[in-house]
Amino acid sequence: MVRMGLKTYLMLEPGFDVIAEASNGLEVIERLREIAAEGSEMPDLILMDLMMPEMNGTEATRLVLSEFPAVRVVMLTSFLEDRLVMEAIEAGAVSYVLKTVTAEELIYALKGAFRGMPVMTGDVSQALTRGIRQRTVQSDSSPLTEREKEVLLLIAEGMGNKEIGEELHISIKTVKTHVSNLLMKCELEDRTQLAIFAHRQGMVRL
Amino acid sequence: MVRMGLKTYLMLEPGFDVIAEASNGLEVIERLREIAAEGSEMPDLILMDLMMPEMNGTEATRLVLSEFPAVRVVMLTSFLEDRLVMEAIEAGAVSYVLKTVTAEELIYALKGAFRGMPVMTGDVSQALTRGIRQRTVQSDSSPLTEREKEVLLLIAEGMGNKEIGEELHISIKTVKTHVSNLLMKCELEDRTQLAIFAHRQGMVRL
DNA sequence: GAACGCCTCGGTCTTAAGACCGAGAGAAGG
DNA sequence: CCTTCTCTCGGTCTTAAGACCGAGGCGTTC
Repeated sequence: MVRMGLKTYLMLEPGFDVIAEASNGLEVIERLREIAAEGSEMPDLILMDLMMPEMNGTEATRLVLSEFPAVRVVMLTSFLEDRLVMEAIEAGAVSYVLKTVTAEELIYALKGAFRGMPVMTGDVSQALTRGIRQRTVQSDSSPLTEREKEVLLLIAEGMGNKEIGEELHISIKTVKTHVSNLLMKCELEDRTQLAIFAHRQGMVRL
Repeated sequence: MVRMGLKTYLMLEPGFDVIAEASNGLEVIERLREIAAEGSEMPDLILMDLMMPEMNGTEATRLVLSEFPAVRVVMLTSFLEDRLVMEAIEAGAVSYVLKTVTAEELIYALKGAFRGMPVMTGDVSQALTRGIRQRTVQSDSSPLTEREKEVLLLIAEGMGNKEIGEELHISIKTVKTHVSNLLMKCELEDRTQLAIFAHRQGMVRL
């Protein structure tokens, strides 16, 4: 729905032309290869939605840029999660734009992206700086291991140490060790803050 | 941006006509009064965004329906929070549609809404049933008091009982009492689950 | 005045949480 | 072979959390 509306709107905007569209990340790659194969003009910009079936926008961006480094990818999405913003930029997106922007702001951001200039609203830049800050504190004390992520997820579900131990088939002592390591690595004080942390990061969905 | 695109798209759809638009809840009321004053034909449907400056979609819906009961309001938004869905339906919205729907699904939902038939995708109906379930368990044990909501918010920020007591200028004992009451009313087991609960409900933003 | 709900606070008690200590097994890499 | 990392587990200890008991002040309502 958003894509259809966006397309019809952009077509009316002078200087813009919509030459292709896709409903998920895999289709994006396919379209680009088709266009490249038939020798047509490649798109200057790709407006990428973050949440897509099959392949999400971040993975798609990474793939697209590895194969077609010349295109500019603008991430367009509804969600403002620190981790998501981080990953999108890391994957190579020029800008990260929320769907709540006005038409004028979008046009401005697209024109900026065409020149390779990131244009970010205040919300996004805040999320980005928060993400970077958390990233650096994480890299200070090494990233989380797989097991620790599992434990963190279960904490974020509201489970106690005993339940987590039963769920993962390990003793309570081991769970406590993981929790202590998580608290140290994330620089937090208790499991409640860990649960909040996980939710803010967008690690938990429903 | 979304509104512009949506407008241009719906104008092209046979059977649909966009007769007005507004950028926030207050403007919606103004437009409707203008239309009513000049004796023009009233809109059949209102596509309402949930997150708007000045006045949000839920309040606007309540106001619109109290003044113009004949119109059908369709809530169109990016956020899927149990509480938000609940409140929107409670305010009188016929349908609650996510912006991730396809153009076809939107048209289908709008045609349904025109006849007063709610059309909901699986995600939304799940959120709604969860919201209703939580609402009923809350009404069983009375709703939360203002003070309890304050404490819950601080718990959801990751604070300990001692910090909360200092923040609210009350003793730790009192905080514990509130926490115990919160756990009983929400039917949860510890403060971590309370924090998760608050976040899922959409009580905490950033 | 009596009843009720809300906020406040106290004591006691049990238990989960977390810190700090050490340590063995196994896999990966120099 | 040795080191390093990860996962595992044990003991001890301190403290925060939460349950359960009671209770006084305060405002509203009947």
